[in-house]
Amino acid sequence: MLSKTAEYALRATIYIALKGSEENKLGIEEIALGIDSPKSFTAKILQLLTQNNRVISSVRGPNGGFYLTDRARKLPVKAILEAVEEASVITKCVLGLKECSETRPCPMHTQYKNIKKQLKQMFEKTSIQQLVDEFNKGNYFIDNLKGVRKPC
Amino acid sequence: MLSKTAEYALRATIYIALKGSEENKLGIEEIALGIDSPKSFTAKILQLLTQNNRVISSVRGPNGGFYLTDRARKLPVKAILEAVEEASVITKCVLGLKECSETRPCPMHTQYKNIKKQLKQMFEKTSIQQLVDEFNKGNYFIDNLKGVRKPC
DNA sequence: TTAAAAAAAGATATTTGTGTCCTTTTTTGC
DNA sequence: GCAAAAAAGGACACAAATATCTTTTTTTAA
Ligand code: FES
Ligand code: FES
Repeated sequence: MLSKTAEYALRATIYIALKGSEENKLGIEEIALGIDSPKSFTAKILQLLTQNNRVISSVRGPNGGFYLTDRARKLPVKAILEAVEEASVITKCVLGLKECSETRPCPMHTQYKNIKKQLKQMFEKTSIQQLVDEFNKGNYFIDNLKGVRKPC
Repeated sequence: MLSKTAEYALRATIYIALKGSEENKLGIEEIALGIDSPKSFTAKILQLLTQNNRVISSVRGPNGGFYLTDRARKLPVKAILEAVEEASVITKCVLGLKECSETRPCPMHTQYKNIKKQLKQMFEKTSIQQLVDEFNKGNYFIDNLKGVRKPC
């Protein structure tokens, strides 16, 4: 469905929105640990997301790091996909035709268009903050289980 | 959503089911032309689909080519994805966590699971023949518009 | 039985995605 | 100012996906 790049972009952004703020910026080390992703690769992805402060804001130097502004928190999840150039997932033909259209539909179009519509809705109508809120309801995760957990 | 490999696999299989039969097998040249795909690469993909006659049947030599048995026509579209090892699209976590589960859900899980369910339905409940039937209703396409069409 | 046709198989090339590492720039606090 | 911290940027490495080309095997029909 999505590339590793997009997956890390989504997880990293959620993590930063979740744990960071302008007063408490997060470093790449912590972010990569928090979402189980390769550190340097994630750094590269965050560069894409910080271009023009589109989604993520960053400050260099001591006490620097990444955070999300209130404006950014209101952005749709789609904004993250756009930053990594993968928003086309919500417009493409499932069979890979150059165009997905009603006037020149593929044999799966009728079925797939409903799914695509919901995908579109999900990415366009859900804000980053909504995902944070969802997470904060408890028992949600953005990392992988690592090692063995001690029984309580 | 899907790789080029999967897209070509789907289009090629539909094309063969559509235009071919045991009496009229199709050559790779025609297939690639019919679905707008690179010939040699498509040949490789058809090799995956013909392993053990899983989805596509083939015969070498003069008058040889590709076709679908009646059994194969009844297979779900998912069988094509399985042949190219891409059926995981209907089970994976949208944020790329190792497991998608109710017990360890990501913040998009609640929304995405409905979409995933429909994707699963589409690929599992739709047979190859159903796509052929859909196509045969008319005004469906499996190739790209090429060149300029003369006005009528 | 041989030549031709066609897919299968193998080898290789190219591009893209994923990932790491090193250097540079910016920022801060002393 | 200076040293340290942190992101930004650049260069490189490796793997996977995409694509092409050549050789081999199978099959048919003349
Ligand atoms: S044309 Fe294929 S999904 Fe719309
Ligand atoms: S856990 Fe992420 S989609 Fe189910």
